[in-house]
Amino acid sequence: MMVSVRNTRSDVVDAAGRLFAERGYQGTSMRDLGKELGLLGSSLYSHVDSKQDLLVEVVEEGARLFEASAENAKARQGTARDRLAALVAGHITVVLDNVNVARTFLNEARMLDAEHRERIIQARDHYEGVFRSVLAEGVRDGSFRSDIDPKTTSIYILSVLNALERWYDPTGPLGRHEITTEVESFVVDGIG
Amino acid sequence: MMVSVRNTRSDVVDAAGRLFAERGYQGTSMRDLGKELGLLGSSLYSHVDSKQDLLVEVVEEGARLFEASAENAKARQGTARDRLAALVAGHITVVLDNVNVARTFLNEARMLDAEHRERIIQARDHYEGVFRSVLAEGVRDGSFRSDIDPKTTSIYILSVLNALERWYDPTGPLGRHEITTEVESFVVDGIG
DNA sequence: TATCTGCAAACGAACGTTCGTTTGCCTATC
DNA sequence: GATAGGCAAACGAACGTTCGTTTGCAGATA
Repeated sequence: MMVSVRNTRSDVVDAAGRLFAERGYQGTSMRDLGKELGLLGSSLYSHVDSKQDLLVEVVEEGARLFEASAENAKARQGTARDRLAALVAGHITVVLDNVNVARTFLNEARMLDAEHRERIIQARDHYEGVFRSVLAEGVRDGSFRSDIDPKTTSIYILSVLNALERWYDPTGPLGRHEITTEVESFVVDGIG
Repeated sequence: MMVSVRNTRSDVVDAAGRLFAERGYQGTSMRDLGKELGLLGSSLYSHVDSKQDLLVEVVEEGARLFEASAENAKARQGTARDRLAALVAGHITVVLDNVNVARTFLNEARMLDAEHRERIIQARDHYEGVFRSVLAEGVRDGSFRSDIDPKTTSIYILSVLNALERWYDPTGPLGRHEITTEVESFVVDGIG
């Protein structure tokens, strides 16, 4: 039988995330987005006030997901090294379970108007701050080498994690668990 | 005295790289680009056949720069470790000396039409292949740990290098030499 | 049960604006 | 006097958005 021909606001936001991730915010027209849902572009305004609103909604969902993952990792018992492992695993889970939202969060946030963009930058800084403080803690408790700089190192780690979205193929031979432990090993042990 | 009020084709390509890097290809209009040079948008067509042409030119220059750097590193004497260091240093030099071209190459290449995009993807694959073979060589000669996977490891290293453009501040306290050795140390020695 | 009311979803046409691009002309420079 | 660079005006298409209207279902009323 036929189910739910009508679209809900959340359907629109989902489709927006998908198209923003694939073609970029500026590369997606309201008519494109309508077509994706079997609608006219104008019909979207029954669900949403503006195109910008859709971007805000998708990007802020991304921010919430990463933030939740960081809070979860912070609460983890054990050494700093365990908490770093939780941060890495959590980040990978967020990206792989929400590719479109994560992609849009990472690549399209700069298209936000100044006000919302500022908020997202703060959220990102806070998220990075969690990595930094776990690294600093690890230097103190001997989990990590004492000559690393938590500030730049957190950027390096996030660089590897954020790039996942650009190359990782979920249908490929590399499973979630493998990639997670491999990234952890690269970060912690290096290659030499 | 007044020098060269007239604009050359290369001026147009340079300005295009600047704006494509700042606002993205789709976020840059021919009128924007004209204004950047003190021209009308339509006047650009005295120098160029289409907007797409400008993107092709900028992106392909980026490809050439990275390719040249890789060739240079490959010819380097010494161990695989030395060649990896040369790859890293070369990449950083290319990015910092040609921020706009590198940014456009990294972020806007997907806006190319299918044909040109294919060529760029091949160039990227070839460039990554150089990293991969140096890593494989280093595994054989004992420069690097024997349990690393050259394929994914080359991606991790390039992830860190390509992200530089997003956060590195050339006016900040971190100089070229410092950042280069720091990245090498992160990659080779890890943090733990 | 049959009818009425209200509302959210979608339509289709049009708005004003911006887009990439074309055209024809003017004016320096060689 | 040829040529190249630039201007001014215009092109058709696409953009985000608004508008008045239609549709189909849900719940209340009779």
